Amino acid sequence: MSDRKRRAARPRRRRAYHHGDLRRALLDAALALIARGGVSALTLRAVARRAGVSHAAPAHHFVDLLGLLRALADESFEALRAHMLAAIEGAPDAQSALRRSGIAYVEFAVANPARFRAMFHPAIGDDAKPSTAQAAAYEVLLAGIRAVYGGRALGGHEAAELAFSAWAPMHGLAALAVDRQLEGKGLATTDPVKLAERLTARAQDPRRPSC
Amino acid sequence: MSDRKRRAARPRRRRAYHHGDLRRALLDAALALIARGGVSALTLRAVARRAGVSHAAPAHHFVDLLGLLRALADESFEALRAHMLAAIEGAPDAQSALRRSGIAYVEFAVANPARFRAMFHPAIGDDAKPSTAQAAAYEVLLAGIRAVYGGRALGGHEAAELAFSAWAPMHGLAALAVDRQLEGKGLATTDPVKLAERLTARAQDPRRPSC
DNA sequence: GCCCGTATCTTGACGCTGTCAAGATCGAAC
DNA sequence: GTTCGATCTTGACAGCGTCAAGATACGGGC
Repeated sequence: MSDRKRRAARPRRRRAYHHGDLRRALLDAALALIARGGVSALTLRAVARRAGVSHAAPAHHFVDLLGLLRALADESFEALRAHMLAAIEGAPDAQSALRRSGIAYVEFAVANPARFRAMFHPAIGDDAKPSTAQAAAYEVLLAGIRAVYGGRALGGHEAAELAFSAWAPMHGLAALAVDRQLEGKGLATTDPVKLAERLTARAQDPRRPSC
Repeated sequence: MSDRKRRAARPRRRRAYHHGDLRRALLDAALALIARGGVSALTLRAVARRAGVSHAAPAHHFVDLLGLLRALADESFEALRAHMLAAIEGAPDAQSALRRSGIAYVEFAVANPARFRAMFHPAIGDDAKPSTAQAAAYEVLLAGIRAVYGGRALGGHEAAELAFSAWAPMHGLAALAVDRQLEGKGLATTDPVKLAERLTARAQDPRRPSC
């Protein structure tokens, strides 16, 4: 782990007893596995098979199946953060930047349903403290909120509550979409991104209906 | 299944080769198991042990582990529907009835996190069509929406979209709460029900801030 | 140049799981 | 009273996570 760079620099020799960057290879294998079969297809032994190593090798890098899941969630939170930041780029104002980040949130979930599920997997939530990657992603949202309300001074609690009032609808839409709850409900479109756009549009619209 | 009534009427004999109402006993065992250890603790063998039958007995009632999960989800959707209907009872008007049903939704999720997770488990969502219990619960929401907009004629698509714009925030809040995402985020209160009340209050309030 | 400690990976074993096939037992219908 | 279907048990199999022990490779110290 500390010597990853050293190892990676060395030319890849196949059939090596020492892999070179097995941790990375295992993570890639895990991503491929959950993309194909969902989180329930994530198996230490399957990951090992796919990476071409013995069944106990992954334990040396992730300790546990939970450890692997954690690493996967971490990486996904970083990817989500990057996707949201990219979406914000070039927004005309703070309000639409916040809106774009919300839509990007749903986009990410729909494009990577298994990763999204891994990120909010019960076993992950049971961890004592959220990972730094997770906190960093939340910070993007908080910054967006503060930018919108830039004029007024926001108490910390107030900012957090506003953040959740923006997060909850997008997370709900993403979760419902990922769990296939949009289908067969009489919607004109079941495209979650379109729905996210309309949901956030209504929030921006000064003459919104009511709910 | 078709003869449950007949069986249940017969006095409970212990030590019977035929259990009497094993399906019910297995469901209760399953509920106890997920309440204690989450959905991941749900095991056909553990359920059988808890009900005092052989390890293969559950398969005769639920076919699969997935079948057991489906039955659990179904029962939970019915329980959710009942809880929402009870919350609506005696509401002064349609708008506050809708609001109460949303708060009840979050209440149910927080009170029964494992059941909530079972209801939206990936394997359940992959089913071709939603169960009737699930559809019935959704119908409560739809009826609430139609009552609020009772004056205007609502297109089917329109009603569904309004339903989702009410469902998404509540589902998001419930999911975030159940997955322990409210903690450590700087909120004044991490009580999901209180947050639901404030979120829905803002929606009702004519002079809402913005987002 | 060699050796040794440590990180890395393999092998083998254990108990747990879901699932299947085959057999035993019960209830009821005939 | 017999037979038949529903219900439950027993036994087996492969796959799983995890642990302990051993094999291998790499780099630093000499």
